[in-house]
Amino acid sequence: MDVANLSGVSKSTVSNVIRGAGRVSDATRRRVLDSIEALGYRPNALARDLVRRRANTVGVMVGDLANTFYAGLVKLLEVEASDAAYTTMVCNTDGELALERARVETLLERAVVGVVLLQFSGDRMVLDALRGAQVPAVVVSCHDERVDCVAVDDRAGMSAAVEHLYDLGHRAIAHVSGHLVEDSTRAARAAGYEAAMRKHGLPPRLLSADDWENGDPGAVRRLHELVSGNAGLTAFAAGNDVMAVRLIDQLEAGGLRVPEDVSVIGFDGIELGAHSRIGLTTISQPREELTTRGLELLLDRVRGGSVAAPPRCVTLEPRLIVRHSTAAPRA
Amino acid sequence: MDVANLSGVSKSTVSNVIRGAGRVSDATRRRVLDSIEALGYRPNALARDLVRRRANTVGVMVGDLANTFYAGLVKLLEVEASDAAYTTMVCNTDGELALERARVETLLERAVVGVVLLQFSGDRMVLDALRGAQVPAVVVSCHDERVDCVAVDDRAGMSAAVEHLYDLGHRAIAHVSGHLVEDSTRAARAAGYEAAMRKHGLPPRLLSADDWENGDPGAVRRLHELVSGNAGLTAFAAGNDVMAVRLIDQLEAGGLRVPEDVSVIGFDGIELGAHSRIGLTTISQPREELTTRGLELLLDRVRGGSVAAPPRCVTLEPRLIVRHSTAAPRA
DNA sequence: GTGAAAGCGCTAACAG
DNA sequence: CTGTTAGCGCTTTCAC
Repeated sequence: MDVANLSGVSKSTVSNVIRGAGRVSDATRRRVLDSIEALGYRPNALARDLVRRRANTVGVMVGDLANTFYAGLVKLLEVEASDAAYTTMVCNTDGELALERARVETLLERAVVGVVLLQFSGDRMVLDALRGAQVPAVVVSCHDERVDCVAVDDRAGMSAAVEHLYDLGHRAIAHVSGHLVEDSTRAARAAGYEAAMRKHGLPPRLLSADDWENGDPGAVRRLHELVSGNAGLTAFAAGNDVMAVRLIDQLEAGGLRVPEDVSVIGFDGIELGAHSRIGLTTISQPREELTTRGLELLLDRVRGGSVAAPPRCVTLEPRLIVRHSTAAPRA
Repeated sequence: MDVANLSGVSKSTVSNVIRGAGRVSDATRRRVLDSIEALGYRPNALARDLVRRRANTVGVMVGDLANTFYAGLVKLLEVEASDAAYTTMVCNTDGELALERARVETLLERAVVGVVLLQFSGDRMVLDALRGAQVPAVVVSCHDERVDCVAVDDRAGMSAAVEHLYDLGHRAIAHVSGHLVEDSTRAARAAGYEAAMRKHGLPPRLLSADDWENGDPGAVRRLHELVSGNAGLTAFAAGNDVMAVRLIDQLEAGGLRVPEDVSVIGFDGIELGAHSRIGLTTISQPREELTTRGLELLLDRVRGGSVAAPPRCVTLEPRLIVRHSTAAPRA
């Protein structure tokens, strides 16, 4: 350590002033600080982390960073983690299990202190790997009883969406979901939809968006058929905002107008939904609260070393935002 | 190393099989691999990186991860870097110089092999720090002669935007920019706008979007005034798509219709622009080519160790995508 | 208040 | 083909 020589002290003293640990006389500290400045010395985080046996980095696993809802969460996480003196390592899984496993492995090799799972597949091996390495994890924005998690009450949220539609006078309401929504979340939202439909004695109709997401040319026609044909659908409760927005696209491509001919409601509350041209009615999630509480749970375990304590679960309430993609059905 | 004991070989042999280096007999390799499997051994990347004196991680600096254009770039970078066996460390700078400097410092302490700068401020200190640490950098999506960079020809792109408007019959065309566009890019696009206007002998009009971005209640009125008042603007060439989309919002909030009353063209080619409700005419950037070429330049230096070689610059051509936010001005 | 010594878990020559 | 030997740059007791 060159700084040590220049300031005429030992490595340990330099280390002490850098870490603000131990007692160092003001005079010595000054000298060391000056040497650091003069030499443009930059501590080596790799060496520090090796001896500490952990990098102060938190891993963030996200299914699709291109989904603006998740990009927003990642950004918040990066900022908040950084405020807590942690760096962030973002991994995109593209919703593929193999990638998810590989990325977790990478994070573990790098000795992250903890990992935040956005859009977690629920895979057991991933959880076991984490637990085996004593690395705490928190699932944010979807539920999992095996780990700490903070999420919105998806079930209640989707029920509220249906109630909103019902109150408007809709009876033939379909639920649209697909691979864009992570499994457990999809199930919870579907359950919320079905419960609300059942409550009103209405038959549930579940649709998958995957065909038109893939650009299937017949999709537009089939969608139109669903509305104008025997099914006579008058409203769609989509699994998330991205799907809702694309659904509107497809519907209008088929000559249907939203909300005049058919209503659409989303879930998440992405910014774009607020655009006047879109005006998406939606069930909004409190993003900042999700990330703040999530990081809180994680860092709590990191600092407390209580990796083994039973999982805690924070459930937040989503909020209905009425805009102009929903209206009373035509007479 | 426990794996060494179990398989009855030395640490180095284990290291050799893991790295696939040196010659190891098949029998030995088998045994080692089995032990690794049995013990659930996971190599410690921190230790490896320490002795190699570099983490095989590339740093990515981004101004605003919530901007879908950049989120898309980051995702592509993460995937491509990962394919090349590098992990990614994403840093959000919020466009603040102090944060940018601090984040680069962090990346340097972690001994990243290189850094990709999206939305680079152009700050000299940042560049010096990088150069001083012998860490190569590449600027992606904006220009900087001091570093490797790959970007679209912003000047030509914006000129093309103006030409498109001109061909449609517009003469009173304003350029709208603001803090959402990073400095050097903003300058290049503004220059392209001015050049095209001058070419046709038209007076340039530069507007800042910052007032209505901040939710200034008077902005809508002022905007309306610009169109219906003496200025008589009939078209806006926005600095990027996000601004264009918000501009449409503001315009319509003031009772103006796009494109009937006024035309708007964007820049970037974000996905949302393709939505039928938005239909934004824009100058599109080839995202995948930006990231692929950018990473190529970076890894080239990383592998070649040619940190000092003169900067290379790749300029890509943007492409006009005509949708329905532009039309001929009213008679 | 400060220093000496012993590693963290791995790689990279260099011997054998 | 495999083992031995030095560290990488830092933290952390434990003496002084």
